[in-house]
Amino acid sequence: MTSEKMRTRFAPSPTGYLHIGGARTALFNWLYTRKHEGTFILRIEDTDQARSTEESTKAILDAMSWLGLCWDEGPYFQADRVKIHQEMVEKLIDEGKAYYCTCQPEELEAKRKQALAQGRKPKYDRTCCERGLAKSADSVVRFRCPDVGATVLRDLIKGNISFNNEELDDLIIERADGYPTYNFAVVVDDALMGITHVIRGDDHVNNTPKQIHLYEALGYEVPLFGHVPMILGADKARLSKRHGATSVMAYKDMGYLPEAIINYLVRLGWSHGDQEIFSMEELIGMFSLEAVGKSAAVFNPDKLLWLNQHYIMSYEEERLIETMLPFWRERGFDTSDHRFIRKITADLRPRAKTLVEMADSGTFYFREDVAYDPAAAAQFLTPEYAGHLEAVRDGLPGLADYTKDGVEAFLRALADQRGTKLKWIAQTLRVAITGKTVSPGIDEVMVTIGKESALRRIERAIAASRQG
RNA sequence: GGUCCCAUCGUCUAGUGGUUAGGACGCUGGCCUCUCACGCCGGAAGCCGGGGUUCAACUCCCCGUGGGACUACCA
Repeated sequence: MTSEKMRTRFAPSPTGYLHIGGARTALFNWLYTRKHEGTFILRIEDTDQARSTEESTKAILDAMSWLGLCWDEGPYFQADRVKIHQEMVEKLIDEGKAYYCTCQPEELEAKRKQALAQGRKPKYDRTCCERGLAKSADSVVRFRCPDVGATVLRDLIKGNISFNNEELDDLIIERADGYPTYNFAVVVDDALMGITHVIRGDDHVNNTPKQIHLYEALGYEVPLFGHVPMILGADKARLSKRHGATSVMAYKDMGYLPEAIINYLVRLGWSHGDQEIFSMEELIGMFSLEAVGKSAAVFNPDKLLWLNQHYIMSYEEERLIETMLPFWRERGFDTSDHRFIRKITADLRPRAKTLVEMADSGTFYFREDVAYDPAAAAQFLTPEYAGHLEAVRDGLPGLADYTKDGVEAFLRALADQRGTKLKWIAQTLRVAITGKTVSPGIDEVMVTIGKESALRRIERAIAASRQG
């Protein structure tokens, strides 16, 4: 087992977008496989014909790609493999390891309720087990699951887990419509695709003993399992829509960087001493299932935000500019002047937690007729401060060194000259130029927009100030 | 109900019998400062409870309690 090449898989069902929890499972699979130079397979589990959609498949693929979780094989579609599944079902029937069952869902449900009410186990009573039924229109196939002894799952993350086989059920492996059920299809496909390590959410732990029996009944080698803990919402309930965005692509739209998502997700359940920031390369080198914790983790949006801010600040410049373009464009701004965009990005990036925040806070760069924030205007665009603006207007044209340092020196000198502090002139200018009391350093802003634009904005603000 | 899993600051976690229980997010006091953010310095905040085992338990065992998962012709 150790000498042969590792093969892993991520097997989402296309019944919705790729959510945070699935993304982490995929990430752990991916990292583990990269680290051990194995093969990572993507398989779409679409045997539920009623709920699976092509849009979902596409959405999942897009999200995987955006996160950089490339797959080496696939995507395979489980629904394309039903013939194989059916052959395997027949094989089990021929060998007496499975049987046809004609119990109707309604009666099964009634028995289940009754058993529960009487405090008994709601497991199938094997009504059809020895009847030797043949295939019929509404028959399903059940696996004759061992009901004595115990099954031990040697989990790579959780350790050894033992199950009494009497707890197990004669599960349905083929539905009336001829499609295999999850527990059967997953075993057949994992076995036939040569999966050596099954890394998945721990909501599958209780399915695993049944699957182990299926592997054995089919004559397959049982793979290694690693069950990763769930991700919970703030109320400790399984993460869902009501906890906010759970779709990976929703985070893209909200201005998050894939590196931040990856970094956040990997630290949810996995750790490497005190280290918080990891590059993909580091992760591939350091990742191990042994270091994955056993307990569920609560999703913390604030920490994700912090990481996003970190990656915005440390991103390679051109890459950040490129990533920002859609956000500017969707706001209708002209991004053709690359030098201008680059300066704006440099001004804004140290103070944005998301790309959306960056775009929203930088609208003033693109329009000179900024809307004045009422409170800001009330305080600074007044006759009292208009003198500062007029002094800047009068002095600025003669300023030869129109750079950040040059402008700052100019403003400081002006403050001295006028017997005031720089902060009063700077804040007045900030409101005049950006319309707000919060912005990047006013010297940086003035350099970025250029002297002419700055003068026009100041002139406009003076007019507003003199009006009262 | 049954089965299985889990349990260190609010949250993510380090810790593997002897530590002043460490880090991070968030919160918070201060510094820096043209605003904001960054950065720097400091603070509050934790071993679920009870029994054992041991010279010594956050750490090992048992029992509670709490949380989660599964118990489908979903995956």
